[in-house]
Amino acid sequence: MKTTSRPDGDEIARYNPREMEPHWQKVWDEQQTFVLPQEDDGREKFYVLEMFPYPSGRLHVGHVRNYSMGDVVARYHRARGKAVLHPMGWDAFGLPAENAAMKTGGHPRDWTYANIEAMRTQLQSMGLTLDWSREFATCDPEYYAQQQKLFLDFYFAGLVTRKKSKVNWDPVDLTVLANEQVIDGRGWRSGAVVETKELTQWFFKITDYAEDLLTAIDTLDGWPDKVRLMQRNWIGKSEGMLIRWQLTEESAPEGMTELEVYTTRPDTIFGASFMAIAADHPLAAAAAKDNPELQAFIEKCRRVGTSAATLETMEKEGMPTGIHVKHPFDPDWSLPVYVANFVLTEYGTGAIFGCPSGDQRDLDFALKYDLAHVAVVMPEGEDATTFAIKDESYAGDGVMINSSFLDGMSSEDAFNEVAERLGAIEINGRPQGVRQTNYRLRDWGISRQRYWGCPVPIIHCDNCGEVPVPEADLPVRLPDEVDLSRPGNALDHHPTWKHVECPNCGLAALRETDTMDTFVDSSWYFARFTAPHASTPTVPEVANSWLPVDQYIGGVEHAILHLLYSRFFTRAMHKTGHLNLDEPFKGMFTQGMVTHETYKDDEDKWVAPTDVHIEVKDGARFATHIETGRPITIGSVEKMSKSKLNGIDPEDILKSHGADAARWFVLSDSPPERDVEWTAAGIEGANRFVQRVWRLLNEAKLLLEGECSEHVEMDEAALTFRKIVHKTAKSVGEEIEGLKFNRAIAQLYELTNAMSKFSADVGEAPNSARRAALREGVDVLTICLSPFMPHLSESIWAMLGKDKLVSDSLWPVVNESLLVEQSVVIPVQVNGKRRGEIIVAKDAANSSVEAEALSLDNVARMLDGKAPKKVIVVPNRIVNVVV
RNA sequence: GCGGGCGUGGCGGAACUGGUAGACGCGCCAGACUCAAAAUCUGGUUCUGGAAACAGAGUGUCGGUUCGAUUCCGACCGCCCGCACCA
Repeated sequence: MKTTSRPDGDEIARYNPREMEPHWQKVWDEQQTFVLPQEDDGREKFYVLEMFPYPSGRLHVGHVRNYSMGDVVARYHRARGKAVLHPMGWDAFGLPAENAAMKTGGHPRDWTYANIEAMRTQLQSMGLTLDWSREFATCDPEYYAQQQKLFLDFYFAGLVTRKKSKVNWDPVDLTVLANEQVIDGRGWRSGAVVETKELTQWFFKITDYAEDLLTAIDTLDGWPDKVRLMQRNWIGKSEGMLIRWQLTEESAPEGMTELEVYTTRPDTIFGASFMAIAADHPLAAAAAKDNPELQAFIEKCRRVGTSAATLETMEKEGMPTGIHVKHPFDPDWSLPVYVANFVLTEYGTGAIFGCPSGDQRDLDFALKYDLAHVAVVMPEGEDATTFAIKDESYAGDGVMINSSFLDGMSSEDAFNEVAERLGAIEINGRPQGVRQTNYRLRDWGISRQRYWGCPVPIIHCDNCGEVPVPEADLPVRLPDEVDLSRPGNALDHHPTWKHVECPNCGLAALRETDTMDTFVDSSWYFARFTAPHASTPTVPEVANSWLPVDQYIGGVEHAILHLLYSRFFTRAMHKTGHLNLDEPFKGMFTQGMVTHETYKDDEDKWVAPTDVHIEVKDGARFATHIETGRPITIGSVEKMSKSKLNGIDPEDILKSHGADAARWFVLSDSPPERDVEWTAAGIEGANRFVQRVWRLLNEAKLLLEGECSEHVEMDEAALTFRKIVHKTAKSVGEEIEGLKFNRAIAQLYELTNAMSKFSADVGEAPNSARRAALREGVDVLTICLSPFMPHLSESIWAMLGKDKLVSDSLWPVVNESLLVEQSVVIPVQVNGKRRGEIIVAKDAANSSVEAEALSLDNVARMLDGKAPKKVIVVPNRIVNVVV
């Protein structure tokens, strides 16, 4: 059937998103469609949140994907009759604003707010269901004032502490560097060799909650397993022992008598061959006093930086200190103490005993420095007389060997035996060894020596010490005038800002010049959205009525830190009376990245996709530069990045193809948790579908002019179509609830295909039963499409003559009786290989199914007259004949 | 280094709790419409052999469990992400 023109000969006008999308956005805005009523109207509440963006100034395709997902969820739950909270704000403090200000001479605030304006406009053009009346930026004084209140409440609750920690220090720019700003051991801007420096810093005592944060992970069943596992590993609980090793008298530096180590494997104590301490361990400093060579080595270790990844991937090196320790179970056995660059100061005691046979790193170290490596744990089933460790360690459990009184025990028994014996030995008035539970998790250092962040509301007074800023004096505002051109901390060298009177004694005092980590800002914004303009951090009864967030969506890169900090913050806010729950996010979803092909020209320089022309010849793709016509090499598909120029600007897409096509495309094909590759063909395909649906439903409308009957069952074609319609309504809803957007979209394609065919049937024989089925299908398709393509759906809804918005319409009611099938198609296998299929009544008796299967020509031929060895019948599923 | 993930046609992917591998989309091929093209519509499309019926192979590699494995187990290979001051 021809479907491109109307019966009266007029072409159906193409759908024009450039015209219709702004129109519907205006209608939603005017009708305040997505603004939540102030009063609780009794509807079930649902809180959808996407991680708020950093206002870089331009929307990224990753944002488009993230917010499209959230919006589908939000629109779906609205259609389910719920009151949906779907807010948006800006994670607006942070380094890029300062960097931009330094580069251009402007002010971080101006740069940030201008970016927010630009990005809000871009976001609004996506047609999201956001309630903009709740918008805020974390750099708004109204927001950070509340954050300072929270800081002080945490302070009074004993959740804040001040202690020393190490930072990367740039001696030229006089600034602390982030790990990503340290490139090959040098500062990114100055190029100076980076030093490790100790600073006194503010910390939140997240370790107080280590055990609770760990055990509560079990309750987070709306989170991806991989995120839960990553959090568990990050907290890193281990059961081990603290063991104190006595220094030999002749080697001990003055005033020192012992070395305390933490180990999770006390059972391997007889396999110890050396002790390793971190470069800044006190014993290392003492040993280096008269040892310039060791001093130089310690210096070298200090220059590596603070990044764990760097520390652990670099060449493992050590140097003997000349100090020796005595083995606890053999006074004649002494072991050398090394300074080693792979021992982390901040974990355990900053010292370990090396057991080369049980740890690959220790073994590599022992082989390098020619130290002993005796096997002490043997896997079950090996022979003790021949088992040895050569260049591969064995870290598993097993049977103890070469271990004196532990020989023959299991690792677990040996652990207990050592714990018991060392617990019974007293040195310096304390047991030599005690059991200790350790966590890898460290306290959260929140101090930043930067201007563009939330000031820590503390005053330092020579008389009174640390004085919290009184609540009446909050917020501690950032000074408007700032000189970022000088090296160092701009707040610290501001001429007046830090000089204040002590609120306690009135004498001259100094403000804290540290500002807070931007992770603090993002650790409670989800709670603030529930009462964004309140004069307290939260309005507890309102916050408690909305929280936890029902569905949180964001990048997997935040799977550990941001989520863990938010979980801590929620507990701390519970303790200080701002909330009455512990877990902020009931449902969590981590989306994949958006990737794109990379291109390089004949000079090996990166080329942006917009400058590349691609042609297909004989199935192969060739690329040339649009301007120069020179050849381009098509490279691998990678995460969009500035350096590789393979990013796509969503604004171009939104302007050319429209928001609906962009939303549809980023959600089709790839499962949302996986990476999606942006392709020109993909967005064009989405665009075609927009046009196809518009055309199809316009034609359908013409077919619907006439009488409709409710007696759809009278007509075979109508009934078949109705079944598909109801099946789609049901499964699209289920797929959205499970966040399987790609599968929902596949279902919608199938319904569209079915409707094309059925429209032809209606055109040929337009009886009233068919018209009724088509009318129902048209409504269902439009509503089911509306979470994905809201503008198009509104346009169709209006074209159909509906009197309200599709955004205010309810999800179709599924007629379950239409979903029950009377017969099933069952594949028949012979020896696990499909040889045919049979159609049988649903829930038919196994014996009749078996008989039916065996009578198939194909099966009979394979049997060759013999009886089958076995026939497996899985009801309604499969038959397998074993020959 | 440690931790986490991923691997299925030409491409993106689907396959619920171990039960028809390749839904749906893109691309490609053929046909219809057209003077022609675009757009649109219809049909086909895992690979090999065959006109077809059909047969064989097939979910990164090797091995195991099972009547039956993309799915479970073991070993390996490749790619990607996080590692505490980027957000």
